[in-house]
Amino acid sequence: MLTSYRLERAFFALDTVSVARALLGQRLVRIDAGARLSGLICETEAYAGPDDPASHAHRRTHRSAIMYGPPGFAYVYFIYGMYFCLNAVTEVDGQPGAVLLRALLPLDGIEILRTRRPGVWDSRLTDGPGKLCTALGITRMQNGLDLCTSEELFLQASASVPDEAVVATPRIGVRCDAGALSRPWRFVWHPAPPGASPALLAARP
DNA sequence: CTCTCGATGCGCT
DNA sequence: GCGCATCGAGAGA
Repeated sequence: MLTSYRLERAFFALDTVSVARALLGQRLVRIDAGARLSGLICETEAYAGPDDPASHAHRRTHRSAIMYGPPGFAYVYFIYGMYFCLNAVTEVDGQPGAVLLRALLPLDGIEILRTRRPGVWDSRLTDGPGKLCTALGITRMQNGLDLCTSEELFLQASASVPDEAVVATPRIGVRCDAGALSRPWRFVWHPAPPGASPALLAARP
């Protein structure tokens, strides 16, 4: 495919909010036990540095240290006792930031995704940050992988997403950001499939 | 559809 | 010991 080149480090070396927007429509690829699982990124959130109270990089700790390192690396953390969340580290080395990948539109390996998320509709296989990690088999094993060189987790350039199809909102689930309204750093791609109902479009992808 | 709430482990102070 | 960048079940409307 002409546009399926891997995203290079320069893509991630920009300011975090720009990267979060630019990641919409790109393809996340997970090679898991030889199987290719992938999907188009349709929801992201930007988490900045020390000035962002909701960011793990608000403080530099052992866990958040990777956000201070070079861009293009995977930051996977464990949350609420049972879920993982996948981020891509942004900004130049020394400047902290990361983008949380919140939802995908499944492309490859949907049969395997169904076995990982039994009993849910296809449209719900990867429609949340914990869910997409479960479906793609992403755990702390993938923490620290270099997305620019890894053969098991990486990103490929894919769809071009026009601004008219993007909605920016405050971030979800963030309880410690008093200035949340001034940080509309969640980006949702609303692709409009032919014949989609208004109710479907109103729901989270 | 919406809202509430419990499960669950660990990073951090 | 507290609180969390979540999810799914269950209740109510």
